[in-house]
Amino acid sequence: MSEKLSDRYNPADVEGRTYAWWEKEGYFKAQDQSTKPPFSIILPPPNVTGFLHMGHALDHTVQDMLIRWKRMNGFNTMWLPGTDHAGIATQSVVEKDLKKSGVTRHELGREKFVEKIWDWKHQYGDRIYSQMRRLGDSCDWDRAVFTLDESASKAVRKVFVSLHQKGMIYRGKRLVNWSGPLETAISDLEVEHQTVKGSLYHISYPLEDGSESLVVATTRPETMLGDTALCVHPEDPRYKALIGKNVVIPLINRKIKIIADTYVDKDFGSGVVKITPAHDFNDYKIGVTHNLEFINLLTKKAEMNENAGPYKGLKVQEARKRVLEDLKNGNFLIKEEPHIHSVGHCSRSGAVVEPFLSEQWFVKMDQLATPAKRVVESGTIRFEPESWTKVYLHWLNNIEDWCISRQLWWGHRIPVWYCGDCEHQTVSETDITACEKCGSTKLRQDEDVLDTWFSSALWPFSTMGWPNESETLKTFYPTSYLVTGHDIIFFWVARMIMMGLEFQRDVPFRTVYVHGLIRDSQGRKMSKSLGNSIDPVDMIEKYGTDALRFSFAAHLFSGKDFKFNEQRIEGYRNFMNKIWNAARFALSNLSDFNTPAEGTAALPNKAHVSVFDQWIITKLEQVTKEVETAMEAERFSDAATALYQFIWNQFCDWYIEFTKPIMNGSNHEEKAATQMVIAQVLNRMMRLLHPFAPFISEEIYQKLPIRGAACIVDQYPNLRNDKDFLSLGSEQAALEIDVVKEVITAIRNIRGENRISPAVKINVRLGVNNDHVQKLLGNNRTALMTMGRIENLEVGADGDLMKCAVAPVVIGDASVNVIIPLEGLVDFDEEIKRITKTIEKLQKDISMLTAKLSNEKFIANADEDVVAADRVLLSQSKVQIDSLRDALVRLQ
RNA sequence: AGGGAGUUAGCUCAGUUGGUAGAGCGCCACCCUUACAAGGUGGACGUCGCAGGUUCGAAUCCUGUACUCCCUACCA
Repeated sequence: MSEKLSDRYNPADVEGRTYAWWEKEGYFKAQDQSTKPPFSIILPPPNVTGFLHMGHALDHTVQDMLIRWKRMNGFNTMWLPGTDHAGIATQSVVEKDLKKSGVTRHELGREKFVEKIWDWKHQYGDRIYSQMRRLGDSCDWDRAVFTLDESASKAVRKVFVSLHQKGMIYRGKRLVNWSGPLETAISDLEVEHQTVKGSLYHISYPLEDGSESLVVATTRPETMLGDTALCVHPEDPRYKALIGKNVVIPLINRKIKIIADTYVDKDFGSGVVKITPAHDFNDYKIGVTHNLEFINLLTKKAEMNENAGPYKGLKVQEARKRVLEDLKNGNFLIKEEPHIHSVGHCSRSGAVVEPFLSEQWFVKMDQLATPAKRVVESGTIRFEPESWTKVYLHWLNNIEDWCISRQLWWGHRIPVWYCGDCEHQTVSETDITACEKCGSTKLRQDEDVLDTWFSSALWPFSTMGWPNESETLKTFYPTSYLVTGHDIIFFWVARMIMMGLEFQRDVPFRTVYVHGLIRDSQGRKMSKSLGNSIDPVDMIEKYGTDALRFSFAAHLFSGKDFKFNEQRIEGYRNFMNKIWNAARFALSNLSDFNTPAEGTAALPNKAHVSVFDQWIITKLEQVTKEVETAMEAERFSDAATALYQFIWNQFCDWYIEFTKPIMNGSNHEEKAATQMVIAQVLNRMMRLLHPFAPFISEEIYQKLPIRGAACIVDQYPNLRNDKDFLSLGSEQAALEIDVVKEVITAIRNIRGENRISPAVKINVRLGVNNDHVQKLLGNNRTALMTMGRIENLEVGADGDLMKCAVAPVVIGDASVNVIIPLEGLVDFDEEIKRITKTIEKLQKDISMLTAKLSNEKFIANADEDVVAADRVLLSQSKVQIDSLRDALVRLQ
C-alpha cells in the first residue's frame, strides 16, 4: 500500500506487463467442457501479413468488451483468433516485392513462388497478433488458426467435395469479371464502381446491301471487333423492317445480323445496340438467348488477341484509340459526345475490370440462399442494428452464382484432377495418384485456387475442428456474436450463414453486431491509397490503449459510420489520468486502513457511515444499474458514458472532496467507515470499468486493499450480486447531498461572477425556511465551509441583507437563500449584472410556465406528473425571482 | 435508377415511448486551493437543413423538399 504511484498514468509501464501476466495466468483460455454457460466469438480473421488498422481496432474493441464483460459475468468465454491467407492481397504484395529483384512469378514457377509467400507469411505472420496483444485482445491464443492450416484445409476440401456431389458446384465457361494485372477472375463484390467521364461514340454500321447505315452508340468502340449482332427493340418503327437483315462491321468487314430484343431502350442513343457477348454482361445474356457467337478479343493480360486482327497485342486503351482513328478515317465515326458513366475497377489492382469469357468454378446460390434468408426473417439470427436485415435480404433476393475459382497460386488449390487418358474429372478430399475411372496416373490437378472467402465462409466451424466432431464444436457452436463492419456483410456474413446451415444444420451465430466504419476527418473511407489511414498503434503509443478503446466504446451508438477525431482520444486519455489520480489519492488515504480478513463481509460499520458515503453508494447503485441495462441492450456508449460521469462528476468532483475533512478529522469510527467505503467503491469502479479500460482497471485493482486474484476474472457488479453493499446507500442522503451541492454551487457562482479570488475566504449566511433544512445544513457545516472557502458561516434567518449578493436555492420543499456580504470585497456592478441576468431568465421561464398552466387544454390533456412538475417549477421560480428582486433593489 | 442513412452549439457527436435542448473538445474569466494544469471553479454559445401538417405541446410523429454520404444495379 505504501507503493508510490506516479502522478501521471503511464500506459507504457502497465500494458505490456499486465497483458503478459494475464496470458501467463491463462485467463483468456476457454474450456471445452465446463459447467459455466458458453459464450463465444470467432474473430474475423485479418490478413495474415497485414497491419492492424483503425477498423480492426474498433472491431476488436467491441469483441473484447463483450468477451471481458461476459467472462466477468461467469461465462465460459471463448474468443477464437485466426488469420486469413488473403489470396489476392498477399500474392500481389509478394509479387511486387519479387519484381524489385527483376523476377516475375512465372519465371520463378509456381512451387518456388508459393514457397516465397510462405517465407513472407513466416516473417510477418505474427505481426498482426502482436498488434492485437497491444490492443488488449483477450483471445484464446492456443486456438489460433490460419486459413491454410491443415485442419482448415481439410474442412475446405470436405465442403468442396460435398457441394460438388450435391451438384451445387459446377464448372462452366462464363463471362466473369477479369483483372488484367492480376490475371485472374474476381467476384462481383471485388469490383468497385467508379463514376468516370468518358465519351459516347456514334458509329455507323452499313447494311450488307449498302442501302443505308445504322448508327450505334457505344462507350467502348474497340469491342466492335467482337460484335456478333446488332440489336433493336422489336416495336421500334424505325428499325422494324430491318430485323433479320445483315450489317457489316466497319474496319473488319464481318457480317452480323440485326436482331430484336425488348432489352433495348428505344429512347437511349440511337435505339440500336451492338452486341458483344464475350465482353459485356448484358450482351452475354442476349448472346445466350439468341444463340450468338462469342468472340473473345482479349488475352489473360487484357491485351487484344488474334481475334482483333490488326489490333492484336495492343492494350485495351490503345486499341480503342487506334480503332477510333481508323473509324474516323473511314468516315464511320458520326459523332463523339461526352458521357458520364460508371466503370468497374478491380478493388485490388485498381485496373478497369474487363468482362472476360473463361472456364471457372461456380457455387449455385439458390439452394443455399433460401434457408439463409429464412433464419434472418424468422429472427433466429438478429442483426443489430436491425436495419441491416433489409440490406442482407435484398442482396440474397438478387443473388447470382458465386464464382469461386481464382487464377492465383496462393490459396486452397481446387481438389479436382483431370485424367490425361480418359479425361475424367476426379474430385477428392485427399490428393490422388490415379484416375478413379481408368486408373491412369497421367493426372493434372486443376491449376486454380479457391476464392479466399470460400474458406472464410466455413470459419465458424472449420476453426473448431470440423470435420471432426470436436468437443469445442459441441460447446461453442453456434457462436454468440459476430462482430463486423457493414462492408463485409455480403462477402462474409451471408456466406457463413449459408455454409453453417448447410454443414452444421444450424446458424453460425445468433447476433450480428454491425458497427460503423471509421472515416477520416473529411468523411472519406480510410485507405492506404488515399494516404489518410491512421495507425492505431501510433494512437496507443501516444495516448494508451485504454484511451483508444474508451473512445471507441463511447462512440458506439447505432452502427453509424463516424469521423475519426483524435481530440476525443486525448479527452479519454485525460479521463484515464483522472482515474489514476483519484485512485492514487484515495489509496493514500488508506495507508492506515484495517484490511478485513478474507472471507469477511468487509462492510463499513453502519452506525458510522457518513451521509456522503450513503450518497456515493446510492450513486454507485445507479451507475451499476445503468451499465447493466446498457450492456444488455448493446448500448455500449451509454454504459461508457454513465461510467465516465459517475467517476468524474460524482466520485472525483464531489465524493473525494467531501471525504477530505473526514480523512483529516479526529472521528476514528467515521474515518474507518469511510475508508471501507472508499476501498469498496474503488473496487467496484475498477470492475465496472474493466471491459472498457482493461489495463488501468487491472493495474489499480491490483493495488486495492480489498480485491480478488485479478480484475479480469472477478465478478462484474450488478444489483443482485452487490446487494449487501448497495443497501447501505440512502435516497434520503442523496437528497440531502443535492441541497448541499446546490448551495456550494451557488456560493461558487457568486464568487466566480464577482471575481472573488479563491484565496479570499468569505463570510456566508444561509437563510432557511424551516428547521429541517437548518439542521441539514448545520450537519454539513464542514463540507460547506471547505468547499465554499468560507471564513464564517451562519445558518438561520435571512437577517440584514444590505449590500449582499443573494442566490436563492430551491430544491423540493427546501429553500435556501445564499447570502454573501460584498461590502469591502468588490463593487456591486458585477453582482447587479449577475442578478439581472438571472432575473431575466427566470422571467422567461415564469411567463412560459404561466401561459402553459393557464391553457385549459394542457391541464386537461397532459400527464398529471407533467402538470404537477410544471406547477412546482413555477412556484419555485417565483420564490427565486422574489428574493433576487429584493436583492437588486438593495444593491442599487 | 432502386434501396438505406444522415442533416442538432465553432468541431466530433448524444438525445429510447412527443412535455421548457445535452456531452466532450474548443472559446472567455479567475485560479499552480497539499490527487490530478492531461487539473479546478465559474461563464458564453443552438429559432435542432427547409416548408407544411397532426397535437394543448414536435429535434422527436406524418407529408413534401434541399443537400451530403453509403450500398446495390446499370442505358449500349
